[in-house]
Amino acid sequence: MLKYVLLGILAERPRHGYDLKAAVDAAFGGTWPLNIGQIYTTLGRLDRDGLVECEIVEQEALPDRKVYRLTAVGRKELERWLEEPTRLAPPLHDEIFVKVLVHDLVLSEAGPRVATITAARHDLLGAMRSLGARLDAEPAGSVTGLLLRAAIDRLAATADWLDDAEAHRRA
Amino acid sequence: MLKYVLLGILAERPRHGYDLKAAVDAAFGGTWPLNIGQIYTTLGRLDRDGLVECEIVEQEALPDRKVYRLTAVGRKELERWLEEPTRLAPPLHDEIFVKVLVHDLVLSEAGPRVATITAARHDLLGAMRSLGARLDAEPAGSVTGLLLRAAIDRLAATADWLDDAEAHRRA
DNA sequence: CGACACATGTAACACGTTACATGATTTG
DNA sequence: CAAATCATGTAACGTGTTACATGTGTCG
Repeated sequence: MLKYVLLGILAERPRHGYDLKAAVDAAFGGTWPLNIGQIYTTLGRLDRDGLVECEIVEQEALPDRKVYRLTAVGRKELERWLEEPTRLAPPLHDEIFVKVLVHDLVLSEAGPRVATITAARHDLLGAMRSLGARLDAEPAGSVTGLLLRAAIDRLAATADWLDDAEAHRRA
Repeated sequence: MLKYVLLGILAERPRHGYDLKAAVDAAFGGTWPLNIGQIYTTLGRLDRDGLVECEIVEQEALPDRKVYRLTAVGRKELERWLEEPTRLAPPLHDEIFVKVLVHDLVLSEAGPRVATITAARHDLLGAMRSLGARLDAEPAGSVTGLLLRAAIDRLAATADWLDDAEAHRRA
């Protein structure tokens, strides 16, 4: 997945790893927590597969940069992915959903003892506020803003669902 | 993740691989598309790590079953996971979100040519109907039903978001 | 006879993720 | 002086995912 994000960013213009990280952060509004190391591993795999190529740009003092750009193959692969039909309805792999469900499975034999799950619910408010702040900082009409709104809506939906789950548990 | 699902199901009672697959399908209402092979690989890793152990049950004619059960370590690990605080606000890794965003990045240089993305939108209706049918078949008040409702709501939210994205694109 | 349920697995790879290693420059 | 920013990477591991191989029993 990150693979295509990098290809997409590189389609705009060549960049080096450190720079790519900043671009990803900007594009996703900080929504995608990303260890810089992962950029380099992914970039290495893209290079290995011939989707990108790099040129070393020397700098005085600071370490050399390796500036990556798309190859023809890489551009083609990006196009292919963009036009490929997307699997909607991806499974609900979010840890919280799975945890509530598994919790229910285990409960049937272990007796009530929940609460720890919904304890974290408090964090939701904080997360929503911080995303809201980021959204405010975003220029109106940017796709990043669109994404931030989706993230916020999803958090709200998750909160509602946790309420349902809590109600269900009490029943 | 699947790891904990299996541990959760095995907490109820011992089962063999084929049976586990059926249990996962039931618990997730078919929401988690699962290759049977993955059950066996995961089970193998759990066994390797001492979280489960198995006993071979011979059968006449049909191949022998390997019935797995939780070990004490496995039960402890399951408890630990259930009580561990859950990371809410997982990143929006859904392919469709990423694709729309990347599409926008590429557009800025390649000119308009979208539509393929939203083409798949039609499938949403089908998916929602099929999930709805599954939900109807589910006994009221089951956690699986709760999960199915979440899945449906998420699909609806995605559909709305795609409308927003389409509107944004035209703007 | 063909399809499907039953039942098991392996090999191979892709991808995510992190902990670690290295080192210079700038800024408070 | 300490911390942050700039800049690169590797080793290792966990997990997801699939394609393939193997074979019997049952039902239409």
